[in-house]
Amino acid sequence: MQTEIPTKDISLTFLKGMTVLRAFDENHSRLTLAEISRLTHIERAVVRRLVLTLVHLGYVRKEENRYSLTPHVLVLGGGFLRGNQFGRLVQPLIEMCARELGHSVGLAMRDGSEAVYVAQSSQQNTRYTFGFTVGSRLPLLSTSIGRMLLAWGDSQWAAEMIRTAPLEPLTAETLMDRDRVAAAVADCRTAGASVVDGEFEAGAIGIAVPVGRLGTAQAALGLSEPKGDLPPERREAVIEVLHRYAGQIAPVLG
Amino acid sequence: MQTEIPTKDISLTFLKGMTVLRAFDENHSRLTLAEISRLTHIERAVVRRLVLTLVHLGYVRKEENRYSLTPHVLVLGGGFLRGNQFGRLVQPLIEMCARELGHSVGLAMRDGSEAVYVAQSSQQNTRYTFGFTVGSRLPLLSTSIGRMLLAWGDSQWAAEMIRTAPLEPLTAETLMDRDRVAAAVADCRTAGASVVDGEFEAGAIGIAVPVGRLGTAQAALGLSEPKGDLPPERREAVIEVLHRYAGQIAPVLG
DNA sequence: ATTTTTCGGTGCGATAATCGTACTTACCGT
DNA sequence: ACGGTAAGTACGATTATCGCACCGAAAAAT
Repeated sequence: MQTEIPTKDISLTFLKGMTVLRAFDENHSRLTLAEISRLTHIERAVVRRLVLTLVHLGYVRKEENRYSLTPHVLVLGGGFLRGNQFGRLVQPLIEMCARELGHSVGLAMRDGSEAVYVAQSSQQNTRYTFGFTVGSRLPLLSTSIGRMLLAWGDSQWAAEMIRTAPLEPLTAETLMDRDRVAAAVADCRTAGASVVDGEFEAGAIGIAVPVGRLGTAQAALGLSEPKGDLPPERREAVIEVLHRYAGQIAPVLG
Repeated sequence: MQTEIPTKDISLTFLKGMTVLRAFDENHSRLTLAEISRLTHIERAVVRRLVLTLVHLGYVRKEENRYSLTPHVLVLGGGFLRGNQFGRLVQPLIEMCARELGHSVGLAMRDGSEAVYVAQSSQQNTRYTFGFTVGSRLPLLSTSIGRMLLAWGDSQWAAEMIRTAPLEPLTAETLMDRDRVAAAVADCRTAGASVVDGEFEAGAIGIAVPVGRLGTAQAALGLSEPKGDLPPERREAVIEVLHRYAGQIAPVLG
């Protein structure tokens, strides 16, 4: 806690509380107080108070001596989703798009140095599922949606992200040279679409298009399927459909 | 703030911070500091610090002098969804169920004195959409899903909820007598399914079935459609399909 | 144009909430 | 029985937090 954050404008206790809440993720869904303390580097006695506060508010449940999130945490995201008319306006468009394509499609927005899924629609004939949900995070540099966000978003931010965003060798094919990533992003910008082959998940192809105007786009619409389901000759048609729906989604997001 | 909460086990600052975060909902998506202060009954100077903390963490964005949620809040719910294998196991089942029925279906769990949507799948031929999203909340007493949760959940909790949960005249047909609600819940228990006609949204019928074992169920699977799309003779078939999928979802939720 | 209201930001002293340490109890597996 | 780990408790020190009051700016009303 020796990082100098001005206590004037920031509430340290609240900061720690949110850190505790974030300690619960896919790999850590059932935690003891001591585990949370280790994960967050916050004093155990303090963690206890913060967790009990979360229990009091209904965000966390205690079972035995482990704690886990309750569905109540979804309410927090619900404020965002309904405030932006996702349920009423965006979701139906995504559904129609998925139906027309016969593939699962997802809508993601930039979130710091990553992208986050904000809406998603599955199709039953999807061969295998990646397990993405609303709230899933994607790397900006190694996914089609991420690169599209970079290509169509604020260019200064994009340059910054290409320089600093997390970059891990997720597969053997992941582009690990940031200059080459920059080139790929530039290609996306000229093409108006992004195709990424096996860099995020081996054997999977991602296709994404921008949602919004060049230079200010905050979202991207895309899909991800096993290579065999997206042969090269199909991709143009897929992109065309995605573009059409992206055009309808853009005005809703403002 | 004169409600006596033991400061021993509860962090008041964190409590207030979460209250501020919750101030953003569908009706209040863009708020000024003063508005938040009024909504939460928290000192404006304090609200400012808490909101700035949220901005610092990326959950809230400032534009002009209004604040609004960012997609980052979805990450909080993502921890719950992926921790419980929703993306991989539950969502596909819901999709298949929706596909088989030709109706939008949703899965909800109990959350205090309400129910909260945890998964949802639309179908394009849905006549009109209710605008529900993951994180949407439903009253326990006036919806089919809510009553099913009461009927199949812990009976002591159910009795308590029937006595105290919010009860508002959402439509002209909403049952406003808690005793009659109790009777309706009892009917749901004997029937193993819940059908609610126009009590939540005028002209809409809700059908729900339990997910889990009698007495301990935490979730319910259901759908809601305009009356014309669910004529009485169809309902038995719908319930049968819902039951079948509920049986598959139950073991996943543990 | 002038007044009134509303809002955001700042400073500071008082207070009470928060923190951290240490001790105790309990549980588990060896 | 014994180490290891975890939860709960107590309490004194400190410091983060609170609340108020003030200021300037902007907006709304007159």
